[in-house]
Amino acid sequence: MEFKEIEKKWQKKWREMPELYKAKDFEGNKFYVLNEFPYPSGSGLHVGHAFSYTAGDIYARFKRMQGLNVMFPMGYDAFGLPTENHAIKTKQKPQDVTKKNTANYRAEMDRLALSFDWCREVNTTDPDYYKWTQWIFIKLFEKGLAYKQEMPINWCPSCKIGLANEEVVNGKCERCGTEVSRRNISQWVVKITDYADRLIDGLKDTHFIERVKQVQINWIGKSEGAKINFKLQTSNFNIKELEVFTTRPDTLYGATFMVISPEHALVSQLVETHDRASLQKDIKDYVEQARKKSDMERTELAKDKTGVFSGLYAINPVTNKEIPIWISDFVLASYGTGAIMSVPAHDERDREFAEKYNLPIVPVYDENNKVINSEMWNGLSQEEAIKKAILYIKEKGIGEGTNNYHLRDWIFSRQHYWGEPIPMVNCPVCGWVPEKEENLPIVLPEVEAYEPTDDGQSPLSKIESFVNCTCPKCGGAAKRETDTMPNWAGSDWYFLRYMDPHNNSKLVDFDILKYWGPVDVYIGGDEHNTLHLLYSRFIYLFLYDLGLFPKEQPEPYDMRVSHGVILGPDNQRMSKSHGNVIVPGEVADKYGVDVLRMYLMFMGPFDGTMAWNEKTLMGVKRFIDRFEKAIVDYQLKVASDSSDDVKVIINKTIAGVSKDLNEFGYNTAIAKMMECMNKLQSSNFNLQINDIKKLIKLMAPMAPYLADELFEKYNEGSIHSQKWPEAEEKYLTEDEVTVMVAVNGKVRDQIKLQSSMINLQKEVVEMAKNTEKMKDLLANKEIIKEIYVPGKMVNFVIK
RNA sequence: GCCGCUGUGGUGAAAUUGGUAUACACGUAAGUUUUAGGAACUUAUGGAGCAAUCCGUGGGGGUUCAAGUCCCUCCAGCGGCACCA
Repeated sequence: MEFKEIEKKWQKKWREMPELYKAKDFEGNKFYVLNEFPYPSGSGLHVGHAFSYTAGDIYARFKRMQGLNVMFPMGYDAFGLPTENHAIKTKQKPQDVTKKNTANYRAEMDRLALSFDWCREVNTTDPDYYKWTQWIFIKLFEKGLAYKQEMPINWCPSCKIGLANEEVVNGKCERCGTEVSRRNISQWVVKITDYADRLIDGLKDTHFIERVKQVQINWIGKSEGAKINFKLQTSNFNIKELEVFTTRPDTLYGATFMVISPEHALVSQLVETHDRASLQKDIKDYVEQARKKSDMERTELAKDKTGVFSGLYAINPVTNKEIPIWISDFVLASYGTGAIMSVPAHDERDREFAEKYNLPIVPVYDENNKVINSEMWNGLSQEEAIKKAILYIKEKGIGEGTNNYHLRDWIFSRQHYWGEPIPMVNCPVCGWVPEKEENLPIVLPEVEAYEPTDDGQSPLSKIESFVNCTCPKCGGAAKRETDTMPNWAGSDWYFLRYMDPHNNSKLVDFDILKYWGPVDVYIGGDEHNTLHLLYSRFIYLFLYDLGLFPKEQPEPYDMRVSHGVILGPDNQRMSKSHGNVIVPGEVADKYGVDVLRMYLMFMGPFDGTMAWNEKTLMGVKRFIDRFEKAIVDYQLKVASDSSDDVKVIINKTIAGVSKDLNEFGYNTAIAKMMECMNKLQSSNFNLQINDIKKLIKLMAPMAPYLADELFEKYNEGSIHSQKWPEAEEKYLTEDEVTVMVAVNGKVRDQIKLQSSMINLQKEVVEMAKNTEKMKDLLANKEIIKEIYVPGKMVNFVIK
């Protein structure tokens, strides 16, 4: 049969077996395989999806055949800008666009024979789903982890819309390329920084690959140090002292000036009240300039430091000297306190600044790294001095040891239509009040126009019936929040909902989570190792702290695996503009799904970057054709008995393939199948029924259509519910082993011996010494040493 | 600059605890068959040499009977972060 008929036939049959891929709560040993769910775009599945999902599918099928109760679910992360824009452009409802796209995705995924349990499908745009996304937000608010704040956001003046950081590429709007500016908008912010330490420490409880752990740790960017207060020398301002963060409190004696960022609160007070007119103008100009600079310019101009003297002084708390306060944009308002103590002797940036503006430089370490010029700490090492310094500032009440993080709080508001409404109500009497739980979900109203508004407000703000509501607390007239949530909100916790997708009273049942959690393997792309994975872990930790989850499950994902990237045939990233896009559906049309799947897995190591190569694909196709023909031949002339040689080949293959599949070594697993078939075919063996079945089973996870087609003959039901073959230990070692014989580490000869002999060192060495070749080589030579590695090698060290 | 990763044939890549380097596949060459089509099959294929043999895992050094694998150092490439105090 043609592959197309085979595919059609089995798709139909599988559909008629609803139990085949079903994950059943509480039945046996569970295994949870998770692939990142897709954003259902209009262009359908791309090769990256096919690659990553096939990998997950093989793993799920493999574990299922090994007798585990596998959950392998799929859903859609469907809120977001692309759908909204497409809907606006084509004058459709985003709801309808989503429906169309998800239906298309589903059909394509079925064709790829992905063994998802569709009973557990979730969709982030489904009100029954986002009810719980909103519920999580309310919990965050109740615990003080969500607050509203005026914050500068990225504003695209052309699209007239606020952009998320990830929507800004090189300072420009991702969609239209217009330079992004800053705008202050009142926004919901989530305090992820409260969990910074937990997000680092929790990694210890996981088996993420090291690279992923590192990326997360770097992203959080923890620095240990101290906060220190410097008193201002004047008392003309509300602000009486400057607080700084430093990782080097031990260099306090070398702090000869201070620098504050142009956005610092002290600067605005200065501009208003400064008594020296000329200085005031300089400051105003400088602050104005800094504001105009985009983030990009600020970093591009990083090489050349600029600044202006504030006219103010602070007191160094240990030297009691007056030190000048400068204003410069090399100090970031968003990190630490927006103010630093400058130690030009021991910080490159401070030195650069000091040299440019002729500020004093006082070293506090000598060439042996011992403290100098620091009275009470002189002679100490850096480590000791830091300890002493922290104790000292605490004792004197001028500061304390503390940590700082790169991680910032999470801006949670989007001024778009196509997202989860934030379930908050602004009451003139009560302030911000969360919607009552029984009123959830706050459903996104279907409206005529989705276009963003001129003033940067969500289109929802124009819908009076949505905006006007009553306060859940006092019952008075109030206004609903019209911002929606970011994409991440729905994808933070979807893996929990798969476990219990139809629960109306809870996000997820405790006992069900206890059974299914944590996710055993999470397969995803490197691009999600920071934001998505971090946000998701944060939300899990937060819900865990609410006592909703079992104590023994402090982390949501046990293992994280990064899939690789597939480049176009030209070794470039696939993109429409390069014209190098490979569409998986077209490949499947041409060669069949099994060929596509196996080729994707054979291309290279699972996490590698690989270029599409049609020739290699042909090689895989050849193999699959050869495999099919071979099995059909074997089935026609079944052997009643088979040699140990055959048993050894097959059992070694079983052991090797099982091990490789378990470690995502798909490329080598396939190579082992090829090697096995090469060996069997070159010797013209006939196989027994059981061995034929085993071979088909080994192929089943990778080539599900062909495998079921070949297995149909036996009338035992689908191969995908069969038991994975076990390697028989006695066939894993051959009767005869080859031992290499080397002289001075160079292999010169080999001997064959019965495997029962491998531990008889004396005899083996004697044998090795007395082969024709070795006799020659060792004649008249003095053997200094004889080394025998059982079953592998004999090495003679001679003079 | 900092952190992480990777350097193996013409190409994609394999190599338990250090123990036959280049499995598997592509490409190439010769042959078989003659197929209307992306062909199929067989054999060969790291380099040098007639050969014995020698040389070969980015460069240099080291540990070891033995190094692709461990240590030091340098070089190149990839990814992430980046004026983070």
